[in-house]
Amino acid sequence: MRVATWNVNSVKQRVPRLLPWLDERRPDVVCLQELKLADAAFDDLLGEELARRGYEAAVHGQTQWNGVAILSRVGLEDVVKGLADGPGFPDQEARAVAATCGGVRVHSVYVPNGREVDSDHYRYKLEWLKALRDVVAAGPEDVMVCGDVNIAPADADVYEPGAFEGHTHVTAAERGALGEFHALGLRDVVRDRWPTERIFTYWDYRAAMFQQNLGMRIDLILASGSVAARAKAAWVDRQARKSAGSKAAASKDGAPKVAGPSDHAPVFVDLDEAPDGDIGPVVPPPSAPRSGKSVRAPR
DNA sequence: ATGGCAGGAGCATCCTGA
Repeated sequence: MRVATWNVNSVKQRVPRLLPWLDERRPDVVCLQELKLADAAFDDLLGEELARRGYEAAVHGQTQWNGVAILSRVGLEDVVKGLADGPGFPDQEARAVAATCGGVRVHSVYVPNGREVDSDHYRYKLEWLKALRDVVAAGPEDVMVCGDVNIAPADADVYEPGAFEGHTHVTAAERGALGEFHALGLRDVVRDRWPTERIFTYWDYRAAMFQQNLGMRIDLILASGSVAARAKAAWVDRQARKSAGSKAAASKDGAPKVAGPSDHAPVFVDLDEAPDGDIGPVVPPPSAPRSGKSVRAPR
């Protein structure tokens, strides 16, 4: 089962990239963030194209800002929009949606930005993370939290730690809130797979930050131990962050403007089948051991 | 310290992002 998460920064703007990306990468489950449109508009925009590709969609959108979704072609059950007892700013925003896909409880999340340290919005961010933690803690063991967490887990996850001193995304309180998910047993599957690599998932549009690889790793796939143990591969799809064509080609008279990228890249994890056949009817041969770990150990 | 770039609302420019 291939799971991806992508902050698309307006799904309306990203359609010319999203559909070819689905066809090329063929993820089974996709968590999207920053849809920036309402549920009905999402359905009008993509409903038919997604159905043609075999995806069901759980959408929790709103006009203008935020908005999250889960696309799945391995089942989409028990959809929950928003966070139970979650805080608002001042009203609840469309920042979380959950569904059970292929036997795994999947959460697509867009964590509040925080804006300025110790601001109202920063406190809202920390409260929101606590509410998400409580929802995950109360849920099933096989769980994934995927999305834009707006926290760089460690100094190695920002291009220049000194540039972020006193800013959000790197404070001890934010990292502590992220640590609560690890305390529940969740793993950061990309960092587990690449312990010492310099990996970013977000690059500011300005000042050619992507071309210089000056970014941050703030889009994460967190998975319970039971799910993380099935991870065969985990990576960032940098290709999706690249500009499509040369400036010369894009600026030709009358030529349609080439669709630009989101400022975030997608993150992927490939999971082996569940040992007990959660994602399909798997009947072991009579002599096969019924308990214990999968024979197909992750490489 | 500020701007750089991009998107949405909506029609001038402001808010948000991180």
